[in-house]
Amino acid sequence: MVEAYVKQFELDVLPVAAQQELKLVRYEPGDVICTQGDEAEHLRFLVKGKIRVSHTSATGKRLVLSFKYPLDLIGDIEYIQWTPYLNTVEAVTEVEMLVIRFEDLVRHAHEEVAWLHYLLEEITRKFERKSQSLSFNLFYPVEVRLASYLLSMTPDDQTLGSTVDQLTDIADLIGTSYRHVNRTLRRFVEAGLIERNRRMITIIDREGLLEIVGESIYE
Amino acid sequence: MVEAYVKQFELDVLPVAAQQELKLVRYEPGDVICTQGDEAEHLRFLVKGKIRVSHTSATGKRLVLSFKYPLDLIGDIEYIQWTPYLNTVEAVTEVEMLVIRFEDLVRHAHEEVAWLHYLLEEITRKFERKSQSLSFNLFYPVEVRLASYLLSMTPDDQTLGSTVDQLTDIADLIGTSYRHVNRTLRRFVEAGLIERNRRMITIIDREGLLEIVGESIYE
DNA sequence: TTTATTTGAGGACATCGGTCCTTTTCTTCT
DNA sequence: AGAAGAAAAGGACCGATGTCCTCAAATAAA
Repeated sequence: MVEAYVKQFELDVLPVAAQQELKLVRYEPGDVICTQGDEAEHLRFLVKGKIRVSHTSATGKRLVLSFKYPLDLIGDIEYIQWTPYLNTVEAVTEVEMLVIRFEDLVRHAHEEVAWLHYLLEEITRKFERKSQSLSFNLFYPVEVRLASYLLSMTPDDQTLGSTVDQLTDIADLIGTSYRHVNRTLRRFVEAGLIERNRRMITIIDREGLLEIVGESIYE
Repeated sequence: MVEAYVKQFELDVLPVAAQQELKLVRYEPGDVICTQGDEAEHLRFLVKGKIRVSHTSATGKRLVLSFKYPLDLIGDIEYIQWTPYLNTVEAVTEVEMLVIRFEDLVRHAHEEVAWLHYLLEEITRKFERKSQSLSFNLFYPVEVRLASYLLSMTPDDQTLGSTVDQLTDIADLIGTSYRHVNRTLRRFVEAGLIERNRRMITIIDREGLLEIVGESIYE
């Protein structure tokens, strides 16, 4: 199982000795994978499922930083800096991760140029995406952020869930309140861009949504 | 000159061959050091002076990401990813930088474990600070951000400049408008926290400002 | 000194978006 | 079915903040 994933995601940048330390761990929806503030001891490779990364401020406000899919690293920053977890990570769907202890990583991969390059690339990629998504929240109003979110989350099917919990996640992700997400969705309905029933949101006018996103880009 | 800086900032993580390629470059206040969107070809070490890093969105809104002081790297992300500059960097004061071409870096340092570790640490450090400052803007209102800024910019002396340009910089940094910075400063004056004349802001009640900032610490 | 020009402060107004709370709708239990 | 409870939506209100614009102050020019 581990080997299959290693092959699938080209994790052979890890020296073989380190590969042998990888353990496959499974999580159920809702499981907390790691907790902000806890001491970090493992590097994890997300190889299956969907996770939510969030951060809670000193005043208790939660910001959902991102949803992530394979392949993604958790604990890489903490590995380099040897600091406590910056964020809390939870399983959204059933999740599988390859896990390796920092100690083993140091022992087997500390001097591995290929591995270091891999880390550098992953971290800078993360860096770019993060700063982009955070500044997106500063640059554009909720309407645009939400439209953008809807589009990005429905590449194939045209629907997505809309329970309170899910809408609250979206709200925390785009940096606003549940109330305001609801209000904005309502406007989208009135504008004929989406349809809603009690449990689903259905996109019916992608072009229209694109226009909302695009308008403010070129304005 | 170059050697002195290399020594001062412990840049000997760079292999000697690479060190010899370093050139010292000087900039005057206002000079543009690199421009968002331009192809990146050099890694720069800020060794003297103060620079401003800013990003302009598609709609033309500017966000000042940070002010930086020695030692700091410019072009590190771009070096790893070989992508155009993400941000525009300008000299605020007189500035000196050590500059090396990416090509030379690849040639002399690509396999250097010490150098790669150094890069990893610098980039993760950057990562942390950036995501902290960006989420700070999302978590707290302008009042808090501005108070925090005032405190962090006046560790020694109790004054700072307040020309329109400077206040606009602050506004772009904390993610608001010049108008609102002005309004908020006015409230601070009314609350007896600061004093203003046409060109300077003077802190007169650090404790009071600290109270506004509360638990949220900036930088 | 007077006038023109630049620079900065602040008023007016509109909108965005947050909080609180009520109403509506759906679900579940008896 | 009817009642009770849970989940979701939406109304009311208000503070935060952006935009536009005017007026005052300072500076430069004549």
